[in-house]
This record gives sequence, C-alpha cells and structure tokens, in this order.
Amino acid sequence: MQAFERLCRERGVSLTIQRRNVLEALLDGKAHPTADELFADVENRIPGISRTTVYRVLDTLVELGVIGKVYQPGEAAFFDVNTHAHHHAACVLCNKIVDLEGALPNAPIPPDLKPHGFEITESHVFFRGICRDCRKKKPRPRGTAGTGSRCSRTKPSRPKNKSSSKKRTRP
Amino acid sequence: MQAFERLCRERGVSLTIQRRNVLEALLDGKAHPTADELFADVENRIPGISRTTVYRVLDTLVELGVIGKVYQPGEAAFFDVNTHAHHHAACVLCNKIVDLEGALPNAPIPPDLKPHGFEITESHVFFRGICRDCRKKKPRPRGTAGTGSRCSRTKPSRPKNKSSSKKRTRP
DNA sequence: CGCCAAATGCAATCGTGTGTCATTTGTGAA
DNA sequence: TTCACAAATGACACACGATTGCATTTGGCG
Repeated sequence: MQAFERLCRERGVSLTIQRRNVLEALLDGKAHPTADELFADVENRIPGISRTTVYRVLDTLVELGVIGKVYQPGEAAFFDVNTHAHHHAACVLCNKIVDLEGALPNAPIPPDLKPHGFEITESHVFFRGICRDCRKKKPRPRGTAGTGSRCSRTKPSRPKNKSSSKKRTRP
Repeated sequence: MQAFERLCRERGVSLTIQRRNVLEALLDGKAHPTADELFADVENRIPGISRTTVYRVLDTLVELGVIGKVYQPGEAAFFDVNTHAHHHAACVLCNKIVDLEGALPNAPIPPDLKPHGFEITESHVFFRGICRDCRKKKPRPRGTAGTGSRCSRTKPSRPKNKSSSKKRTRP
C-alpha cells in the first residue's frame, strides 16, 4: 500500500481517495472479484462513487502493474492482487475461482516461441470444471433446482434504467 | 458438407437453408470469423436472415461438433471449422488470428489434472502478440496512425437503433 | 491560496449476446 | 402429394459488461 503510494508519485499518478479505496477493497476483500463486485464493496467505503470510476481505477491499477486482470471465457473479467504468473480455474457450478499456483505439471506458456514468425506477448490460460465442494455435494441433482447449500451466486444486476422521468436529453 | 447433412439426419436436426448457408459461409469465408462477421457474410446469401438465427445456428453447429467456438480474452468469440485440438494467437495490431497447430513444444493442457480436487472439463488457451507482417512493417510508427497497408479491421457494427426520432424512453 | 491538468460523476451508448413469442418451415406419415 | 406438428426462424426487447463524451471536482504544485 505504501508501495502503491510510492509508485503513484513516481509515475505522476494522482493519489485519489477512490484509488486508495479500490485498492483497499482489493486487498482485504474476496480473492478474485469482478469489477462489479468491487464496485459494490467500494460503495460501502465511498457511498457516492461511480461505477465508471471503479472501472477506470481498475484499468489504472492494471497499467501500474499493481493488479492483474483475468478474462474469463463468457463471463466478466476479474482482478487479482497476486500478480505473479499463475493460472485459474472456475467452477461451472458455483463460480468459485481457484488459483493454480505452479500446480501444472508441464509449462503451459511458451513465452518467446515464434511460430509463424509470431512474437507472443501475452498468454491466457483458463480452465473450467467442478470444484471439490460441488463434486461432493451434487451427485446428480436432476430437475430440482438445488435449493440450499452454499455454492450460490446471485446477481443483483445494476440499478437499471430507473427512468427518473427526467427528460435529461442533451441538446 | 454431405457429412453435415448426414449428421443432421442422424441427430434429427432439420436441414434448413439457414444452416446450410451458415456452414457454407464458414467453409469458404475467412478463416476465423466472429458471429457478426458471419452474419454479414450470410446476409449476402440469404438477404433477410436474422442475427439471432445466425447466433443460434452457430450454437447448433458447435453442439453437433461441426465447428469449434473459441473465446478470445477481451474480444468476441470466433468460430473455427478446424475442430481438431489446436490453439490460437491473435495479433494485437491487426487482429489476425493464426493457428498454432502442434507448434507448442510442451503440452499446454493438463486434461485431467485435479489440483485442489478440481475436475477440469474445459481448457482455454490463447495467445496474443505481434504477427510477422506487423513486426516487419511497423518498426516504430509513433504518432502516425499507420495509414496504408493491409492489417486493418473495420467494424461496421450493427444497424444501430435507427431511432426514428422517437423520444427513446421506455414507458 | 489559486491554478490546472488529471480524475471523477453521470448518462448515454456500445458490443456481444440471450429470451420471448408469433410465424414459418422441414419432415415424416397418411 | 398433402397434412400436421414440432422445430426453427424472425423480430425485437432486454441483459450485462464495459466504454465514451462532457461537465464538474479535486489532487498536487507553485
């Protein structure tokens, strides 16, 4: 965190409360939050903060190299304070993300291989599957919409249109 | 193509002109088209076809195992008639996609590795970098928005709202 | 303090799809 | 060949993640 403040000064990046709080939320919140999860968290710290700002702050943090951004196949990207190279796997049932720290037997990334004269600069490796918990608890649910038990994720979705009857059209 | 017709009959899937044409577009169009690029292509073959249909047909073809769907990190997914296992790399400058057919020295996918009791069912491996052409022609463009030369991609985007001066508010 | 580029807030918009439902069409049986 | 019906399609709205344009605020500096 002081490292972050130092880095900002070095790079001439303003130290705003928004940036501080987003980083704090990343540091003491859940492990692999999406932008929206972070937004929800940061809202508690800075009540009026804008979603856009959270997205932009996250971009900035990624650019600074403070955090990593991980793209999931169909889903929202998530962020990771662990910036050293590792891969992830997501559970298709509960969406939990697990780190694959050095758990891969053979190096998945050929870093400077140049097939077809192609110079690779980024590698994205991502797995999906079923986590241990879900494998244990759901032998074959079948039809029943698996009510109880954790392994849930609800999407509150965003405030919507809210259509405030304010014509608000810009000339 | 006859193989496709056979497969459809086997699986009880109707042989519609839409499906035929989407597959044809895939077979003789560009190598790694996105859904929208295919839609644009198929529109020339079946003028009134719906975007929704193209998306659904593509899903169907993937389910039939006729084509593969590849998720790019931040971008739109693309489709691939080459269904045998291989990976891809996208050029960050021109967006061209190249196949990495067996070019990887060490197996990138640990198919049934169970780290943390996790059972992996899907693997996504994707690279980004700079293709040979772009490496040759852009030593350091600097400011100039690299005008000529192939290595371009324009996004016509979809027909838009077309909003006929309607106030655009939902009741 | 006061300045000003940088950062933020806000609403609109975009891109990539998915859901709903009425209509059309392939397909197998008569 | 015609018929009936499930399957597929078309039209359109909506979902969701994310971005953009522009006015306003603010951090950092002299």
